Amino acid sequence: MRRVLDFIRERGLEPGERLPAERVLAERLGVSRNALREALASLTSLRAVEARPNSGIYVKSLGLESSFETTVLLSEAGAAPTATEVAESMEVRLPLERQAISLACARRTAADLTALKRILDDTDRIVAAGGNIIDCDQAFHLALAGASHNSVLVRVLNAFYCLTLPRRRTFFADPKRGARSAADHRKIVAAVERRDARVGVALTEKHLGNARIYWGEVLKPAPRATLKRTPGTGHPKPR
Amino acid sequence: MRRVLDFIRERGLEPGERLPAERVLAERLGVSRNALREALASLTSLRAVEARPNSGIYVKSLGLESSFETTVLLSEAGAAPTATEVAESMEVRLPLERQAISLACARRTAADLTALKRILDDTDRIVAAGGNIIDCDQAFHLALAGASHNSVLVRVLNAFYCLTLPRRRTFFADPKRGARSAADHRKIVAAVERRDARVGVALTEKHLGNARIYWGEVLKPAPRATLKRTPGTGHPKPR
DNA sequence: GGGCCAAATTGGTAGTACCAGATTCTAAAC
DNA sequence: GTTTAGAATCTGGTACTACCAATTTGGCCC
Repeated sequence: MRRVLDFIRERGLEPGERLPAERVLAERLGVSRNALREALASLTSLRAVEARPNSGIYVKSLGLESSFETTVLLSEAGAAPTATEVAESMEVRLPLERQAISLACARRTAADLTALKRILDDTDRIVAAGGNIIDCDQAFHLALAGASHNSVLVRVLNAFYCLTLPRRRTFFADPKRGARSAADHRKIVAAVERRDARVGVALTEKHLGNARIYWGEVLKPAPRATLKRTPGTGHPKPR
Repeated sequence: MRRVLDFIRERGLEPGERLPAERVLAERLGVSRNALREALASLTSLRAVEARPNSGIYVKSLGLESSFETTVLLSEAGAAPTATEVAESMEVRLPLERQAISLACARRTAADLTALKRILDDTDRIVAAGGNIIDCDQAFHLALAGASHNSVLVRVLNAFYCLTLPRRRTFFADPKRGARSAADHRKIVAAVERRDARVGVALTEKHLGNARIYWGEVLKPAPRATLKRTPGTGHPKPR
């Protein structure tokens, strides 16, 4: 899966171009055709490539058409997101998190609240024991988004969470960070309990600001990448 | 791919449950193990299932953990999105589109503008000829989002666009609708040219409002589905 | 009852064969 | 020489078999 994307990148294949026939590509990558087809099935479902029977497999614009999940998968495979990707993700997450916390304040049920509080308690227990709170952190974000009672929002936000999950794991290896995060979470839950969207949004923005600072330290700043405008994709293409 | 999801639904498999061994499931679905594994590869990349070697394949929470792209794929496979999914998508799209148009007004280059205008001209040509502007419509949305110069934003918004693509195609079968849409697009481009984010956001909101009305007519209203809270997913689970 | 080894089961991989549709090349017919 | 019919080839899509490595399961022996 990743090897195919690397192949596309190395070859500098542009959107619309055809990649070698399955049999050829499989041999070149040193894998069986089965394994290659599984990778291509994944890439197809992510709109990274498009298979046309009796013709070939064509790459799509990774920066425009492919799913954001492509980046998430690469991240899980160990490919650290670039500074550009992090900065861009922040710009997308911010309005989404604002929407999520607002809806959560408006729609949260008693059950949502007890679930969130139980996670907070579990977190405290782990913090006290000096453990890694990553699992609690994940559960918290899922439950908080879930309080918005919008499953689409939950799933989109979860994608962003998964993007940074590998980093979070090492981040929370330091119990001190876990304690600070747990404190933030408590404040947010309190705002949701009071249905105070104003404070909730403010806390969320501050939380994202911290993440931005962290990433700024981890990554060397890179110039904003201009979207490569590839002819043939930004335009109607009868085929 | 879809058949596997149907199997999960029919069997009422809950998150965390194991589904039959590949060899068994393949036979039960009447497909080869290869085809099944390709479907599972797609579902894995969408976080709908999780394969644990020497153990089995486990379903994840479709409503919480799985990627939004799962719904997009089902839509492309002919499964119309439910009224709930449409309503929820709107709540997510709204802040994203606002962000996109704002960024586009701030960052659009001369090249962005000429590309957008060229698409507008192509659209007019097709409208005059009484054709279906769907391809131009798609190109427009991609180019407009692209003017934000945030590829993550482009890709996330594109997912929402793909979700409704099958419906748009039939929607634009009526040239009159194409003409109205083209007029809206011209206004939006004008706002982007003037870098007028206020008007741009207002036009976008109105545009989304129209879409909401359309979907309201197409779909019978359904009660908001409460997120099914499945034990074991909203909580840390050591494994 | 405890410990140990063999058999069965699991997902992961490889290799082969065939199909159906499309293209391309060839050679025969005019 | 041009045209045309047909064969060879190439494409993705599907199926089937076989094997690997790790885990689980089962029963046997002590």
